[in-house]
Amino acid sequence: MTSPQWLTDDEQHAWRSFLLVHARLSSRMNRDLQRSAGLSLADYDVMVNLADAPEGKLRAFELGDALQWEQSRLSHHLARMHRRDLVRREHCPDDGRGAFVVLTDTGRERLVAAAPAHVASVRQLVFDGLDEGSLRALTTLCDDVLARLEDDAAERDVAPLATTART
Amino acid sequence: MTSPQWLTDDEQHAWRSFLLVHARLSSRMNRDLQRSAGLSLADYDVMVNLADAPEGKLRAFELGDALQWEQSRLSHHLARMHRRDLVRREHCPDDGRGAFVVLTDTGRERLVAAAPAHVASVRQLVFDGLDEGSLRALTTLCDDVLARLEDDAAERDVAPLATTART
DNA sequence: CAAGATTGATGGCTCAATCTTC
DNA sequence: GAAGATTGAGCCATCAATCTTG
Repeated sequence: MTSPQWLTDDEQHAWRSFLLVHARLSSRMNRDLQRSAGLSLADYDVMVNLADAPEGKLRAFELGDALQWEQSRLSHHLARMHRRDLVRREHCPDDGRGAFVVLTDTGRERLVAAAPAHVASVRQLVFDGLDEGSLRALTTLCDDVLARLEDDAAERDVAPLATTART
Repeated sequence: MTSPQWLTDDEQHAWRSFLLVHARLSSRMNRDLQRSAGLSLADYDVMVNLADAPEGKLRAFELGDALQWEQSRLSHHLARMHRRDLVRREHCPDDGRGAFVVLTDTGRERLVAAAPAHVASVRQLVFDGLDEGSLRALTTLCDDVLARLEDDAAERDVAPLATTART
């Protein structure tokens, strides 16, 4: 190995499997969705969030929060989806800065057509082979790592200030 | 919900957490590596594989197999890394079609400089908070899904032939 | 023809800069 | 000045087409 204190063999195996399973799953689902419905996974996620919204529309920043996307990424993506007539922008009367994002009729049709096969595929590849315990283990594990990421990010933001405060 | 037979709440939670933890981890590590060493995760993986190879060089297709990358992706990426003087292409005497990929001295230095912080970060964020059982559970789970992906892909390749053979 | 590899086009992501409205 | 959002540049991934050698 190249690095000083690398991972144990078991840890390395786990890490590689984790990265590989994500790469494989997302590339497989992207390809399937693309072929069957002409949508990317990202398109699909945007549309599901809009379809689930009360009026079928959301403020851009709400959509961004739900997807956990940066503003810029969302804006670029919506521009591309707009060109394909999947979503529409609507003026927001309450806030001159803001904009609503709305699913077009075409968009809704495409989503409805795409959903069953996609859900079936997630079911079959991931969850059908998972017992109750594994499901809980996976959730706990992911949420723990997410919590550690949050803590770490928070620490970075506060540390410089705290240091100056202490000196 | 939009779709006919969606996932249970627990499954949905697990699925979202899984996707989110990957997105967060890889974006975090990409940013850290980029800032501290001017490397992407992809660069890093390429270089680790080369550094671990017997002579510090690999045939392009061997590298592609190790990384599980498409030919085209690898070729584009190596072209970009070549421009930054991280890798070099070497003629292969045995096979006129083929090419060796070699880590440059610069490349090796950059890798050695980047590795400790990166490994520490994976350790701290992922594995330090993981007990033996969770580690095994994660590995098993990922490998199971990977096996299902393989089976499914194999089935698709064979099915059309089998169908024609049966008719 | 198959295997190894490259190329060009297109869509997608990130970063920094910008614009408008609060 | 901060929040909501957009833009342009540059890097990355995928697909289809291509080229060369076995």
